[in-house]
Amino acid sequence: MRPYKHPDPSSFALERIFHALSDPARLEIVRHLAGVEQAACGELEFGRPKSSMSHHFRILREAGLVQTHAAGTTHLNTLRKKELDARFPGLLGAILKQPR
Amino acid sequence: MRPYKHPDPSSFALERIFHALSDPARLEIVRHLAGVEQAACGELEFGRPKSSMSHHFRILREAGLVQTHAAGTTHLNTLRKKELDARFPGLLGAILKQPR
DNA sequence: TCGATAGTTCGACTAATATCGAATTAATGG
DNA sequence: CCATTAATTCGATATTAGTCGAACTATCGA
Repeated sequence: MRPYKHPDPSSFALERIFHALSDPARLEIVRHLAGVEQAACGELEFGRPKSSMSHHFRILREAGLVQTHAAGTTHLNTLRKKELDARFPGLLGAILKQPR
Repeated sequence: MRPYKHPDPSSFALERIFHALSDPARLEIVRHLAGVEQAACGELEFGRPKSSMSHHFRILREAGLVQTHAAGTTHLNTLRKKELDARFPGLLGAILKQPR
């Protein structure tokens, strides 16, 4: 469990972001995080095993969508809203504005 | 080569759109179409074989991103800008505004 | 220090996806 | 009708991705 690596906004890649968002579980995570400021990994596993979720969080982190930091035994995730809006204005809004 | 099926905007799925855009070749197609009004399939194959391109066009069509209609022996593709903007305001703009 | 809790990592398995040559369909022009 | 051009479809293969149990690591509290 060494520290996570979070990409710098300058190295965000649109393809990678789109790939991250193409999975229903991950899109669900992003939508949830958008309304919540921060959330522990455990809050977001909807019946799915932890190992699967851990995988999805990694994809989201490596794409630059989510930032994770450890706080005790729980790990808190946040949407990298500001950086994403700066680099891809409108993108996040388009996703979240969307009905479902 | 029976007529293509193009999904109705009401059945556009964000996951499907993101998946379509997660491939470099397809993202390139979309970016190109954004500035061109319409283009034949052949114009967009950058060294890639036709069969690969045909595959990518199908994915783009089925996601609702691209509309194709036959005109003689060539098939013309257009970005479904209006429908996409109506259903996911800001999404297309965010993609195309992007530097690279 | 032990046990519980939160996540990660590993490995195996399965399912999707991409690639691309070859065969096929369709329209056009001569 | 035949040759050409444009693109799709088919199949085989290779790569990538998702799923999930089991083992592991780290932190906290009693």
